[in-house]
Amino acid sequence: MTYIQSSAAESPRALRRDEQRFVPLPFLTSCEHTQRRLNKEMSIRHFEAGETLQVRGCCHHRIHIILQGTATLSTSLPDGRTQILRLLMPSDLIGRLGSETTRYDVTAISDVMAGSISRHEFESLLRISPEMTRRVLHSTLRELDEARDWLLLLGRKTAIEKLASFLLTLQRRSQNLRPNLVRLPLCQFELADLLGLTHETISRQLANLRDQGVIECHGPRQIEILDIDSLVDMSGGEIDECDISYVMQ
Amino acid sequence: MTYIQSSAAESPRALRRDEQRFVPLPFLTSCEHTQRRLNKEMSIRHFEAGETLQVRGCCHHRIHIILQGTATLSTSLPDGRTQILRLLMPSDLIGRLGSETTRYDVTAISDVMAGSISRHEFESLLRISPEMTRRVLHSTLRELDEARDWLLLLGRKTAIEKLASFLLTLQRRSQNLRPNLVRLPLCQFELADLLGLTHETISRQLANLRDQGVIECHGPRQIEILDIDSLVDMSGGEIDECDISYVMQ
DNA sequence: CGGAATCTTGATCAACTTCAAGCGTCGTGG
DNA sequence: CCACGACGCTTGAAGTTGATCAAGATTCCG
Repeated sequence: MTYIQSSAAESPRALRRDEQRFVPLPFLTSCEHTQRRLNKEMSIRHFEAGETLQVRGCCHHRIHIILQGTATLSTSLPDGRTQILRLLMPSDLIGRLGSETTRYDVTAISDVMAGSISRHEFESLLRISPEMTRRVLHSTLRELDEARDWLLLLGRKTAIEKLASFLLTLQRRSQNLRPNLVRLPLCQFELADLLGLTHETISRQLANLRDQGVIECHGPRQIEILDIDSLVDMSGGEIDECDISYVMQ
Repeated sequence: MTYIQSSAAESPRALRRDEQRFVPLPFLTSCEHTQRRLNKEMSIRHFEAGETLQVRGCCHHRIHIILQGTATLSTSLPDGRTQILRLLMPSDLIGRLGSETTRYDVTAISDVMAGSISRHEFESLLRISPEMTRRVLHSTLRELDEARDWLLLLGRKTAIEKLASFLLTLQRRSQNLRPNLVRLPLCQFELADLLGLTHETISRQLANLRDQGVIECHGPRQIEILDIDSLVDMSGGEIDECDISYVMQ
């Protein structure tokens, strides 16, 4: 992983002092030339929580790479029902390679720092660097797997199974000191839009888990998993994180 | 598009005589060398309707490219609930690039003819040919868009909206002489697994559409769309086929 | 013709939504 | 510093959708 220096002039908001200086920059290749060009062309942008990074159906000219913070990728029906398609985390790409127009909405749900680069620039880098193309292909394939796992969750799981599955995903993903202490990156409204439920159902099922002693809530967003085995049972069968060996490098 | 000749010795089953001779072979590049090697390494295989092409969680060594026929990509929970993730049609890849193990099941729902090539061979072709890699990336991005559109359908649409949306997708995709005559590639059980419903609900909602005069059924699998505007209204807002301009060639 | 698979229809039921009201917390402005 | 409103969360009651269970009808094929 290579790093880019974030200049002090760009005044990151709500980012801790010691996090400001160096930012991991993904998709960099071993090729010096490509790397220099990516460094040169990419600028750092900051977005506040709640800010819109992308609106679907719009012409877009810049690709963003999340460096810090979380955003949602979402879409909705004309009557307002919305579905969150994915949480975007550091190293995720925002924008649609190969298309003039975006297809989904992107909204920051925490303060977000992102690398910004012109889409044409990024695409011409891909044309130059087969290695970078392979890396992007690779991460796209992983996103596709994730989306497909989510299809099973949305199409076939019950409310409690959806919630249990999601908590387990969070737990797996978090590299906390206390691995069973999970911080919800979303409020219950957003959680509902992610799991295809209503916020009332989310609240009730969380209470349900709490009453059964499976979780304990420390504040509205801090959840401690007390009984992970029960949670696994209630998730209706987890799709194991497949150990994808990275043959494609 | 380049073509490969299907040798008579391989005796395709249930494929019409005039379809047997030449098969479109996708992902071919303008590079002569790559093309020759792909031609050389790929063999033709036939699968009968109902046959399993891939089981999830298994080690896999061969990539298949569907040349004719339809298969389903699916996954299921331990208790048997299953979700069909996508219909696989000609030019779709079967297998997971970059991973030793498969993640989903693939089942033929009609007789299928597929090109078969060793995964390592295919991956080393990708390493050689940046153009081919870009094409695969491109089609993966499109699959990702499709999967995400399906997330909205499964998470937020009602039964009738799901069915209407699917019929419209079929209609859009079919290049029939009579564009409003749609052939269902699936039985109602499979349709249920695709739309996240039960087969009884499918049957009832089809009857519903029939009673309202929106569709007319000619046999169990032939559906004529009588009132496409109503169908669009009932679909709860279609995601427009975005006109992705192929900037990435 | 017989049997399996598929489709249809009805009755009942459960899960989840909808609607409604109330509570706690936080931030802002008087 | 307190009051107020916005927002997020909780809980209850009622309503709907779609699932489940069950029984037939139809089609398909050997």
